Amino acid sequence: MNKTKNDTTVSAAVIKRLPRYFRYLRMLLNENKLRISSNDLAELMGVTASQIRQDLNCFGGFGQQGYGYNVTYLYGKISEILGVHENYQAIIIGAGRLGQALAASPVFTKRGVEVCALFDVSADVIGKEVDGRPVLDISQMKEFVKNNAIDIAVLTLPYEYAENAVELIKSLGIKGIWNFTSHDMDHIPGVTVQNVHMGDSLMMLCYDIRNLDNNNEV
Amino acid sequence: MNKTKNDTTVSAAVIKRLPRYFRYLRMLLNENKLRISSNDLAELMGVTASQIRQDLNCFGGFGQQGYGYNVTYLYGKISEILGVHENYQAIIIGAGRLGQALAASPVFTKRGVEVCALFDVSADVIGKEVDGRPVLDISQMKEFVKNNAIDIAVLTLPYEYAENAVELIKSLGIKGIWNFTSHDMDHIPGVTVQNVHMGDSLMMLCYDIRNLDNNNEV
DNA sequence: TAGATTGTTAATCGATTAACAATC
DNA sequence: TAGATTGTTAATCGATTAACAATC
Repeated sequence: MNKTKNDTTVSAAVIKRLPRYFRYLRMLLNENKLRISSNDLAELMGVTASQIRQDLNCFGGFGQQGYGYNVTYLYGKISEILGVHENYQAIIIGAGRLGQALAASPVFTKRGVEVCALFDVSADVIGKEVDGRPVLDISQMKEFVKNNAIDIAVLTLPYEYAENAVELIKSLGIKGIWNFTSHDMDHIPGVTVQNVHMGDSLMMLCYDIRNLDNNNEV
Repeated sequence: MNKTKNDTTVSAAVIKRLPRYFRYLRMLLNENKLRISSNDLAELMGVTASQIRQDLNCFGGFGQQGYGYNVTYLYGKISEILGVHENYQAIIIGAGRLGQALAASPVFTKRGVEVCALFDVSADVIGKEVDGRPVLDISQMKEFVKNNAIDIAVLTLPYEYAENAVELIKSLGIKGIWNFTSHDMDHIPGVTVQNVHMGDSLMMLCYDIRNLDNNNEV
């Protein structure tokens, strides 16, 4: 997996940095900056130019000696690597506040992912629309997924109910799970998972604040 | 910063893993498992026992030779390191869908952080309550923060409006920003920031799905 | 051409893992 | 005591940085 131009594996450390490059390149495009050197990009992002050149070279020679990088081209390449143009289709399982917030947020469209529908068990939300997407009964999910070639399931339901959802997801051939439940989901055969633990980020913030305090006290 | 028992710095790599230990230890407590060896915990978490022992030893000898780790004790220690018992007070700036979703989620209470209020500019939400917390007019923020010793500001507003909020935050002595806007906020003097980029996680999911595809095709 | 900046190799640094003595 | 398992040192591995030749 993760082949480069030379058919060697790209490390997870590099992959993890790609979305950040994607964001900064998009920003540059918005500012009509069409050319950038690894040095300038490094300063902008707070990393070393060496790292940027190394990272990009895992996938190919995207720059040009003496010139730097063409932002449009580079943005396109990184988008491609990250699958932005693959037009993945997603459903959201759990139409509570978080599920609805995600459905209405630009997080999907910005990355070329389309949210087709939300699913829930509660009569309170079934039949509603969220930002133009229908909220359907979970019992309709099987047929919906078959008819709509769904690639991604977003789990925004309490983790107690997630197990059933995962079984369904596996059986329907959905390829990726974006997991917002509070429990890690790893090693599901045939399905790739990204666990989002917002709480972890909050705890690191608390750690930093506490550390700030300690330093000030000393 | 980040001192150990020996007054040496703890690496960011270790700190980043602490919240995950916290989660797994809480899980063990819920299952009434009161004792665990580094080996068993390693298997549970999918890491090496060596790493666990090294990580924990950055902060002190939390285990006992021949016995392992007392889960209650270890959970308490890690909670302490992460500032769970510091009773930090938070406000949420931006009472849209995401702000409301966070206010109503257990992500704060599980980590001992209290959400005091939400702030917004829209008359549609000002005056409402979300899970018992008032939604106030942003113009009231200054006084509210002074009266309530707020430690953390959660930014769930469009990033175009975030700059003003950050100025206010700095001037009011708030120590930490939990940033959900789509732009990194770094190097704010006197304030520590955690940037949450959910989109980055979605992109890595897309990358993995695409890679899964490629492998299957070969 | 001369200047700039990449692509890439080599050197350094840090993080992870293995091993084992200490000790409960 | 014997067995188990930590705390900790030493060895390995990988990631980052520095340097520079290639080249636009």
